[in-house]
Amino acid sequence: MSKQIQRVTGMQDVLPEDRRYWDAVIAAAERVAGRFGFQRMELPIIEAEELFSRGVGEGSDFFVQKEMYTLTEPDGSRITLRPEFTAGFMRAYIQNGMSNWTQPVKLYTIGPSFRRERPQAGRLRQHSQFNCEVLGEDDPAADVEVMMLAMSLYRELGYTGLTFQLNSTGCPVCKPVYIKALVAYLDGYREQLADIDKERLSKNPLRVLDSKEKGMDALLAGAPRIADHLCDDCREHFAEVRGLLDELDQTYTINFRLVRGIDYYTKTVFEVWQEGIGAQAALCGGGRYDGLAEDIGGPPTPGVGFGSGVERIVLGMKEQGIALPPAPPVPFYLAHFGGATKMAATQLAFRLRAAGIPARLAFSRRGRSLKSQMREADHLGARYVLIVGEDELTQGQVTARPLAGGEQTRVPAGELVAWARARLDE
RNA sequence: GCGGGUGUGGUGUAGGGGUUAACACGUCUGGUUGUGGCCCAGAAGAUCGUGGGUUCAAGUCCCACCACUCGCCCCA
Repeated sequence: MSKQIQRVTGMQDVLPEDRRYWDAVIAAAERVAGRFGFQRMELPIIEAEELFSRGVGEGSDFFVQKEMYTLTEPDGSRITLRPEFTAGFMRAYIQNGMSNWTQPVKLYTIGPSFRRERPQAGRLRQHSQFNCEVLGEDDPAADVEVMMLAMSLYRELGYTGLTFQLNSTGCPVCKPVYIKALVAYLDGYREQLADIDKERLSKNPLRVLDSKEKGMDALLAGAPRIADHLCDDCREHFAEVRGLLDELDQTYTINFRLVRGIDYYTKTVFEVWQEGIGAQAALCGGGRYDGLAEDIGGPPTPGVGFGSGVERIVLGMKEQGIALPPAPPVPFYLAHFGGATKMAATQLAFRLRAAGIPARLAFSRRGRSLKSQMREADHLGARYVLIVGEDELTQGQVTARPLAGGEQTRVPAGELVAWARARLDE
């Protein structure tokens, strides 16, 4: 037991039963993204460490060292398992000269990313994410498009009762001014702050806004709000985003405590929340990052997007009691008695498969009772058991027994494929 | 990195110092010659997370470690 090799901490096996949820999520994501005119692409799972360490800016070195999977190559270069997608998209946009394409470029991808943190509900070290980005566009309509894409996905999957959290995080012009005002306010209450919040106050003041310490709700209710400190450009942008959402009848909650600590985030930030999937209620998080391209050594390029974890969407679906379409049944099960009948059954199974018809063949080295084969077929949920016995063999036939009930019939072996195809869409 | 909870067949549990570790579900086989589900009978499957300690005796008590889990930190 103890010597068995076990799953690495924070990794997950997704068993077939659960994987069906993934199918549903991924299929819906592709449908919706396609409908919105986004194209799928693949990004490498490994990128240069600098892509992430530079991209996240200073003041965030802590998690860069502690929470990324980074390896050193023999030549000394350092490579990292991607902890997010946005930086990779921006890198790809720049490197592939996408700024010369018709703008904006609308892309999405689905795949794994990695973070070395203590696992908890809906937060594993490897998780899969659906990620959409609009690159090369600063129109607030792009922000809204991305938001509506996320909401459309959840609606399509059958979600109800989600709350849409919206805020603006300002830009390099107005954000620093706001931070000053916030710090000035919080300084006045320094003695009331928990140790952790005092630390945040000096390291990354915006984070105090989403403090979970008790008493903070009341204290922060009186704090200065970013919305009152936005520069003209950001204020107009935010107003247009809200106006478009109103126009679309998309309800939202302005959440002045919704923040992004990283510098390259500008203007729009949003999350979609759902109760009951653990401490992390966010189904997706996104926003605008007009400063990112320059951070990673590219020309100024606006962008907006969001990421949504597949595992968390699945958790949420279960939480909401969203049912999946039933698993596809095994339509045909080939039973036999060994020897020549096994040869014939094998032959028929492959003939069915070659014709695109799913068929399951009974296995056994020494021959098995029909009973046990029937039982297996039943457990598999097979619709028909096709019995190939001595009798059938000599007459060039197959016995077709419907498991759901009904008469058992004989089918000439030569007509089996046509017969099976006809049963398939009953 | 920090804190809480939990570790007994595949799954869910019982057993709280006394020797063959129990039950349910699941799996497999059989219930006459070639027919599933229900029922019946039987079988396989657990060194009780690991290591140490206390004791004549340890799933049972003690310690440590590990894993899982929930949360904190952090959140790209």
